Amino acid sequence: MAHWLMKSEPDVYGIHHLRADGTNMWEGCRNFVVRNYIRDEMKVGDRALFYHSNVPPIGAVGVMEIVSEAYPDPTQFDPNSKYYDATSKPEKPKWYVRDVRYVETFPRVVTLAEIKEHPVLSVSQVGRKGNRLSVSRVTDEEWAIFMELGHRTS
DNA sequence: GCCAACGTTGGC
DNA sequence: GCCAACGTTGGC
Repeated sequence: MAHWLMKSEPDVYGIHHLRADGTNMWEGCRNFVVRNYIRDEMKVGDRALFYHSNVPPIGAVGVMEIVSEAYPDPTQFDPNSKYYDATSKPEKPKWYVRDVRYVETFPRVVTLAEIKEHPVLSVSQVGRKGNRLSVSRVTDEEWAIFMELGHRTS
């Protein structure tokens, strides 16, 4: 089973929204690397860190699970959506989504500052300087560290 | 609000 | 196919 980290701005869609919704579509990816992760590489049952970007405290705040196969992102065909893409045609969609299910909110945030200081997490995909991908890979080793830090109670 | 990083677009 | 210009992301 692979692991992922998925970014969202908490005032747009935060983990509290997913907790309330239970399951939701992860919409709006408009980057080809991320599209390929979502469409081709994720598997049902994979788990992902929910990461809050832009608004402090920035960092990994909880866990969700991938619960659907990839399907075309409906917002790309909706002229009223901010994610509308006039260059994408229904017979050949450019952008895909997965449904995700809420699993848990960490007792504490694993902050970006902590990620950058950590010998292992600092060289992870999300920890590297200049990484702007909204979805990134998390190795098994990194995942275990995130779980430990997110549940630390000392 | 600024700016570094980097993806995308479009001229050639 | 190259690359400059531009737009976006996201940390600070």
